[in-house]
Amino acid sequence: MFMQAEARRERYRQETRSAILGAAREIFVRQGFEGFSMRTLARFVGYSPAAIYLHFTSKEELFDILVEESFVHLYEALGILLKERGKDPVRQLKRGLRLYVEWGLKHPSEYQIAFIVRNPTKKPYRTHRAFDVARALVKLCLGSSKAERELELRTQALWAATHGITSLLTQRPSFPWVSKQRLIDQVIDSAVQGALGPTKRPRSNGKKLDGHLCKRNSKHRQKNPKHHS
Amino acid sequence: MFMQAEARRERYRQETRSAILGAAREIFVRQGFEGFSMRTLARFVGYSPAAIYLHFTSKEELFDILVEESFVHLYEALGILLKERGKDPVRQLKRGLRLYVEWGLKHPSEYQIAFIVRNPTKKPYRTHRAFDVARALVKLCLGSSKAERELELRTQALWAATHGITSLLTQRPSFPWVSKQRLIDQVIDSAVQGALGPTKRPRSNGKKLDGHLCKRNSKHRQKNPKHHS
DNA sequence: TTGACCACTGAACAGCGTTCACTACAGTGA
DNA sequence: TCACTGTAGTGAACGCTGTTCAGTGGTCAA
Repeated sequence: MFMQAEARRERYRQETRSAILGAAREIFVRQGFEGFSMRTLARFVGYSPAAIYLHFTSKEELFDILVEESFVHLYEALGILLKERGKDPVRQLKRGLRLYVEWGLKHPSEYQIAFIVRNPTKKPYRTHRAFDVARALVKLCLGSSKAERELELRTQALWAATHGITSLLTQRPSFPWVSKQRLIDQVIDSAVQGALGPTKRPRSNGKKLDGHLCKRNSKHRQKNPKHHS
Repeated sequence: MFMQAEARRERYRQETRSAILGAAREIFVRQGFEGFSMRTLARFVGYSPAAIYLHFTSKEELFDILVEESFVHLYEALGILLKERGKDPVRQLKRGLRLYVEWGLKHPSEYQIAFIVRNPTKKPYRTHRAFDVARALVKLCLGSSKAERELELRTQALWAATHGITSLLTQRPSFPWVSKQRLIDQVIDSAVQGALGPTKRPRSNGKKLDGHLCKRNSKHRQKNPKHHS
């Protein structure tokens, strides 16, 4: 008779909380990111706008939870990939990247929020888990011969290309794409081939570089390169 | 004494118009896309909010003009590239793509609006001019041997990868990028190499395909490929 | 029965994009 | 010089947004 009431209250709280989240997701899917507002959400679940704030501190927090929830499935799908050891790692890497793109196409609003709309100063979503899987797969492909920094560079480049096609396909569905699937393949194949290719030296500033990565590289850009190799 | 007044009025109109545009651009650069509002703009130029609407029909139209204006410089820079005939076309293509990325990094707010924030149902910006340059450069690299469709596919893939790195670098400047310049090079080099490489067949559905492009490809995706080559 | 706790609400605040009736003024023709 | 016209610009409003907060009604323990 003592904890029972509290437990019931807590259960009820969780229920309304997830009801709100569910409604938010539905509005989200139907109306897109732009068509979403705290007030329409409140109307949808039959509460006053203020009631939402008993469960979520802000619209932003609600978005975060929604997006993180959606990301979980991506992690899981990618995680399975990583565990299938026997297979060709290059094939696995490509499969992983395709999974990523397809996930983005399936959850355009979440993808938009996670990578695009969100204020970049805020803490990023836990995309790094997916990124970790990608890095691990790249390492599997390249062996341990490459330096960590080189591995990181290649993984980031892979991500960039994959994000590019995902972003364009979700944001501009009406563009006259030649063939979405062929395009995805083309982008991924090129990126993977490039990522697994030979190490290139940073573009020269006209001065000889030693074998290490050029630390000045990101600051001093060549403006008028005089000497080409 | 007749046209003079009207001409003066018109000149004055143009002046305030471009003053508003200038102020908008400044707010834009300083506060970013999110920090911009018609009311702050009005305050900035010393007018009432309503006055802005004597020159621009909506916030959206104002954005459009701003973005188009910014794009002009990109067109021009790319156009010059195309006219420099004697040079190595592959080198020119890479230079063009780098110009694109650098333009995006220099105008992050405009890039954000053009490719990201904007409602995709609305008419797109005249990015296609830049896209045309890219296609022409790809054609120059590949010769006339390839089919138009194949050319288009490769150009779109190039764009996707280049957009990807531009988008990520502008939207997530605080991500621990290994080296922005090396990364840009890596993405562009991979994408160009892939774009200029041999034609690949669309991934098989397990059935034999003839030599033509698979038209069913974009609709029927393989879910559980049984036969691997 | 009293008192504490709780989910929830109505009203408000400040800001947004946009509209519209209105004013003040410059230029024109008589 | 005076009345008329066209126009740049305004103030106030509308309906929307995210968010806050004092207040209300109900459930439960003592």
